[in-house]
Amino acid sequence: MSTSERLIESTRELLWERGYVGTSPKAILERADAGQGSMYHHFKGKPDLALAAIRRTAEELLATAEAVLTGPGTPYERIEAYLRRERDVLRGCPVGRLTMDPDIIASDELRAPVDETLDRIQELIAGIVEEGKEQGQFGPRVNGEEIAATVLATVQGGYVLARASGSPAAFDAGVRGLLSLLRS
Amino acid sequence: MSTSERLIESTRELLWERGYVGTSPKAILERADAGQGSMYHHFKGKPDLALAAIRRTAEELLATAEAVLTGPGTPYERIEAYLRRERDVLRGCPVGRLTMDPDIIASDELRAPVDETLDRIQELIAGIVEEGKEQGQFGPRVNGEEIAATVLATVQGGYVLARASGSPAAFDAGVRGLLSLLRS
DNA sequence: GTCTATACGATGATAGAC
DNA sequence: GTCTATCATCGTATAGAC
Repeated sequence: MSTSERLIESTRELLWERGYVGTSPKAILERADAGQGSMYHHFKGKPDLALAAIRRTAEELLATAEAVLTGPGTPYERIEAYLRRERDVLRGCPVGRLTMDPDIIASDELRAPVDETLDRIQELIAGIVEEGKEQGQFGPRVNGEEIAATVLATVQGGYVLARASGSPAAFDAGVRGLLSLLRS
Repeated sequence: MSTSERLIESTRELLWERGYVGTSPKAILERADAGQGSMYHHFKGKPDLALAAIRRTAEELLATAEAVLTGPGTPYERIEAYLRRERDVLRGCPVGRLTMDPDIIASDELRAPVDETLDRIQELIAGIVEEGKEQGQFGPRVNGEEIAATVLATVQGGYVLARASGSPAAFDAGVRGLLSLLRS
């Protein structure tokens, strides 16, 4: 792997583990086994490197979500597959966690990939819910966009509950609760 | 207000705005208009002061939630009141946001108030759901603890979606979606 | 492309005067 | 109780040699 690649990958890991504010160039360089000069040769600085890392993480997350949501099965089954897909729950969402970072929120450029990714997933889910409505699988009075927001929020909030308690149980409980409501 | 009080209040504000990692003693002292000596006289250091601040914020949040959840109305209405209660959505949850802070999660002492608060609110909601089941307001097949986790997760995740998009709209959409499911 | 040297403010804390 | 040194280390970046 090239030095530039190692820098991006190390940054992705650290952003996931410690967030933007908690990630220093020094820590990135150590993990990537690179020197100061390399980083400032390939990137303009910490924000520039972080942007590259965030973009890649966002793309990867969207691809994973798309794969599950556009897979086989009824609308309910596809949403269930999304909710139950394998996750490293205690690590949290590598994209969603960035929204708690003040420096990310303060920068439109750094926030953009986060916003776009979550928005795109929400649209996908909304479409699936509308599909399910037409098929009579969901009640006619539910709103696709709203349910999509609920589904996404349950996942993002599930990470919060799990990390608070130090156990994935709360995440799973939230998902089961939502699925029980979607079924009834 | 005493110096010690000002230190705690300033820390609470900064923890909410910037998290634990993003909050420096210097920033606290400036906001509290206090000197270095004062802080280290009243508290053992940054973690000790943060613990005092987090405990107070956690207590306050629990009191607010309890007030709404034990208020008047049917079970559904009380959960609706909790979900729709006035919030400064874009600021996020002062307690939940701490779960994204690596140093909070790494310390059982700092994490404890966060865990206990969310857990207590979840128990309250779970009891209300069970009450609603007995009254036939909710289907007999829903589980109180699971629905409580879903409610809490929708709120916590709603903050994430709102901050990602820079608008409270997604939070409100998630809440409306959940309420529509609870009604049907 | 990568390395070392250098810079300067911030971080988190201690010591001792008042 | 509060203030002002003082400290070692970290954070972020630039300059210039190789």
